[in-house]
Amino acid sequence: MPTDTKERILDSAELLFSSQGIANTSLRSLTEHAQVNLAAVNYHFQSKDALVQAVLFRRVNPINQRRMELLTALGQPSIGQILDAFYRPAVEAVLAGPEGRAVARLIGRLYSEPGDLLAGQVRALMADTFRTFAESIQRALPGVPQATIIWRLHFCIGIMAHTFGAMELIEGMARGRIAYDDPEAILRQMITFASAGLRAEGESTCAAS
Amino acid sequence: MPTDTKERILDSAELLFSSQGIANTSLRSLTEHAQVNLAAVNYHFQSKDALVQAVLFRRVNPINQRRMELLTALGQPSIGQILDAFYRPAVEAVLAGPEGRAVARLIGRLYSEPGDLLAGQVRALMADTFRTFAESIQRALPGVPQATIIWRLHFCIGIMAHTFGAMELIEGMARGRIAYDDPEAILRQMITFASAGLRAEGESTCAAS
DNA sequence: GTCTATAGGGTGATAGAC
DNA sequence: GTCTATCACCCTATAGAC
Repeated sequence: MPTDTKERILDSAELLFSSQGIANTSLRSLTEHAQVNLAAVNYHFQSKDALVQAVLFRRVNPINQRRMELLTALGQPSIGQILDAFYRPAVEAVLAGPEGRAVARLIGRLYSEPGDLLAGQVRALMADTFRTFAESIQRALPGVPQATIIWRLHFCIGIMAHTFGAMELIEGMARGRIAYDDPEAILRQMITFASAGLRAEGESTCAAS
Repeated sequence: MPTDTKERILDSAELLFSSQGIANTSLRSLTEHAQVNLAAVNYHFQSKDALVQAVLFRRVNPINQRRMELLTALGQPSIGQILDAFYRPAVEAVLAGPEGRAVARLIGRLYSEPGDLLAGQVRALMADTFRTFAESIQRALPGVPQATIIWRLHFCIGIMAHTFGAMELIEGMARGRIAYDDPEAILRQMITFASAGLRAEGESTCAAS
């Protein structure tokens, strides 16, 4: 339960933006949901765009910081360890509390949200993390061309973004055969798949690791 | 250059929905772009929601039909062949003509667009294709549990959705080191990565295919 | 810091002439 | 089939009282 106005606005914005989309969420419905006055949004944040940015930063910055901590704590990491450092902070943020689903959708839609304004923000938000992890993977896989590393790291991000952004669709299509109730199991599925993908040989035959 | 009103509306809707988002695109800006009268949208389609559905179906149904054709043409397909049948029709739709980017973003955002209305449509649109490909992969990988197959097929979709939905972001972050100018090369990257991921062993060690 | 009130404009949908 | 005109409503942002 949030206490002050600013936090209540952020929490409601996160929930509504992620479930209905940003453009579909009016400041009126937002302030009604947060039980604050309409003008409070424009007082605490300057505009709706700035509010979007604040919602994003609050969740994604700590995740990226944790990713860096985990990665630098490893000396000469394996591919599996690098992926664990990348995925785990995000999966755990999704775990934490009942607002997890909203955070998941927020992260899941981060990369493909339309609009030039947001695209620039996301790029700035992710650039450092992306570069650091790309370099780490390159060191672990010295034989793989740089362009291939870049494509494959984007594929790893795509796996996560889709797992987080299409939860309802995935659950619905699975008809109970898979579920989101065990985050550690999902993490394991993601790492196993992405790990093999990153280490793939060009002609998709199997070689010694 | 489209000739009749209905097609002009669909083309403009595809372009604007995919570049600005659905909620952010007003029927007024749409009809202005299409050079048709505002009332024409409600005459040819009944509502904005129905227009969204029409835009989706026009592009995705032929792709899914082609996927089925390619898959059934293969007898006992390998994982690489199954993935080619799944990815190629979508990648080639992105290739065809200058509207390719709009189609790509449309497909890329399909799975994570907010709103219950759309989610149900997407599920209905993809259910048959998903089930058929899941069964085909299961036959090619008899030792892998069903739940794992389902997760991994979703990961394969995530790879494609992110590659199509985050083009600007990916190009921007790559700073020229990768590009979208060679669709066959992208297809190869996707298939190589996803193929290794699908065939991964639980403990991410390497086994004979 | 938080409120009310309102400015100024955009929205999807439709009725009815041609 | 295509137009104009319009309805009824929602939107963000801000000025100014408390």
